[in-house]
Amino acid sequence: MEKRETKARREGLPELKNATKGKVVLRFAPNPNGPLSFGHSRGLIINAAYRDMYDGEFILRFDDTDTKVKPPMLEAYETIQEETAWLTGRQPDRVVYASDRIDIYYEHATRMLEENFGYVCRCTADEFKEYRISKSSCPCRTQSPQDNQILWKRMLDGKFKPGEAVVRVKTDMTLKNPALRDWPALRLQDTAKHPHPRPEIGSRYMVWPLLDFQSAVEDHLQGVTHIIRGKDLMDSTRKQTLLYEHFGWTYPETMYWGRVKVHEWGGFSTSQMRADIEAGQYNGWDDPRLPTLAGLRKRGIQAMALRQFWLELGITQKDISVPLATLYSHNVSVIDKTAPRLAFVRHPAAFQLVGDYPKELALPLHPNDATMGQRRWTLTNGEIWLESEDLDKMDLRLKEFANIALHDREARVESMERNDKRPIVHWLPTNNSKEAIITGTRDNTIFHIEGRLERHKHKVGTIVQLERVGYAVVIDESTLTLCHEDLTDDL
RNA sequence: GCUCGUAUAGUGUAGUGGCCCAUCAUGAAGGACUCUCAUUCCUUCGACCCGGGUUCAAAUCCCGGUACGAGCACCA
Repeated sequence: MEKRETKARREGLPELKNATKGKVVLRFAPNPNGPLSFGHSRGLIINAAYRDMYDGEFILRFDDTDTKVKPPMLEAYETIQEETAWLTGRQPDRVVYASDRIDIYYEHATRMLEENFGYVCRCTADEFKEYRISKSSCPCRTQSPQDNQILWKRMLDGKFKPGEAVVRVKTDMTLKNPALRDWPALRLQDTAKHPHPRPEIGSRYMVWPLLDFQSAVEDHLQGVTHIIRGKDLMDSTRKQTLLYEHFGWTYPETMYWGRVKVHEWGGFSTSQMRADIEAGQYNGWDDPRLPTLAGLRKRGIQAMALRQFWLELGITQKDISVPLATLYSHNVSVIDKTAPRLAFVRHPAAFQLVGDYPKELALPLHPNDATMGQRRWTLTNGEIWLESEDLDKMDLRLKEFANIALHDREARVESMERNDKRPIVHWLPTNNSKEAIITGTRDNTIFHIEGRLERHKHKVGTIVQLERVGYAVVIDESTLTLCHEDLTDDL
C-alpha cells in the first residue's frame, strides 16, 4: 500500500532541495532587449510556480548590463512587467534593475581586488585566450593589490578604452574546464557612443559587470535560495560558485532545464526579431508569426494554457522539440467551455430558401451551456449563404434549422425535422451576417479567408468558436484571428 | 580540440534495484454521444540508444561506445 504511493505518478513539479516553506526566494532575470518570448515564459512560469508552492518570493530582475551587443529596449521594462503579471497571475514580489546597482557591484569588485582574488587584466581577448588554452598565467595575474587598485581607478576614470582592461576573477589557470579559468567579471563599454537607454543611466558608467559577476553578486544580495535556469548556464554556476568561495558565501541550489525547440518555429533570437521588425518583415512584436508572448496572446493563447504546458514538460535537462499542437490542446481545454459559438461561412455561395419555414430561429450560444443564452436569427428575405466546399451534396441539413435540397440557386425546404442522415452544415442568413475576414498564419506567412460572419456584439479580444472552422479571437466586428492556425483545413 | 550535460512510444513525460511484459498527456486510427470537423467519453497503436559488468533481481547502479546539446564571448 505504501509502496504504491511512492511509485504513483508524480503530479506537478518535483520538490525543491533544501527548501523551507516561506523561506524560498526565486528569480527570473531576462535582458529587457525586447519583450518576452515563448522561451522566457518557461522561466517565469516555473519559478513563479515554485514561489506559489513554497509560499516564497519571486524576483523579476532586469539584467540590463550590455549597452552594445544586446542593448536594452526602454519600453521592454514596462512590457515585461505587464507580461509577467499576466502570465504568473500576480505582480513579482520584487523588481530589481541591475543598471540601478552598478555602484554596489563596484564595491564588490573593489573588495575582490583588495582581497587579491581578482585582478585588472590588460591583455587583449586574443592574448588571454592563448593563456587560457595553454593553462598559463597572464602577466597581470601577479600584480599586487595596490597596483590593481590603481588600475581599477584608472578604469573607472575612463583612462582605458573598451578592450584595454578587464577585471578578472582569480580561479586557477589549470582548472580542467577551460571556461572557468580566470573568467572576466567587469569590462568597459563605450557608453558615450552606446549609452544605456534608461535616461537616468545613460552614459554615467563606462565600467559594467558581466552577467556571471552581476548575477552572482545580486543573487547573494537578494537572498536567492534557488536558481532554476537553462542548462546553458551550467558553467555559469561553476564560475559563480568559485566566486562565492572567494567571498565566503554559499551558492543557492540550482536546477536546469534543457533546450526547447518548437517544431513550427525555427531559431529566433530577440536581437534577430528586433532587426526583422525594424526591417518591416513583421508587423511588430505581436505579429502572430513571431514566438513572442505578445504574438501568442494576441492569437488567443491563454496564460493558463502556457502554465499547464510548461508545468507538464517539467524541468528535465533533456533537449526537446515540441509541436505547437501540445500547447493548442491545453488552450482548447481552457477556452472551449466559455467560447461562444459563431457561424462563419468561408467562400460563401448564396441560395434562396423556398417552401414553408419559420422566419425566426434561436440557436444556443454554447451547446453544453444553456445559461450562456441564445442567438436569434431572422429570415426576412430568405437569402442564405453556404460554404462552397459543402456543395458537393445536394441534400443538406442546415444546422439547427431545416433539411434542404439544392437546385440551381434555390434551397427547397424539405423538412424541419431531422429525419435522415444527410450532412449537417453551418450556414447564415443574409440578414444576420456581413462580410468578414479571418486571418491565420501558416509556414511563416499570414493568410486571409474571406467569408460571411454572423453578426455579433462580442467585445474585442473575445475568444469564439467558429463552428466547423476553429477557435478565433475577435479583432473587430468583421475581423477575426484564428487561435490555432493548424486546425484550419482546406484554405 | 578541451570541458560539461542528456539519452523511456511519433512528440513530451512518470519511474532512483524487485510492485514495470513500464505512467500520464499529446498524436494517429476507430467508436459512443452530439443538429459543429468542437467539447465529453471509450477502445486501439506505440518506448526503456548500443555493448559489457555488478546483483538472486537493472529502465533504474558501474564501465565503454554512439547520438544529440551546451560552454570555452571584454553577450545574456
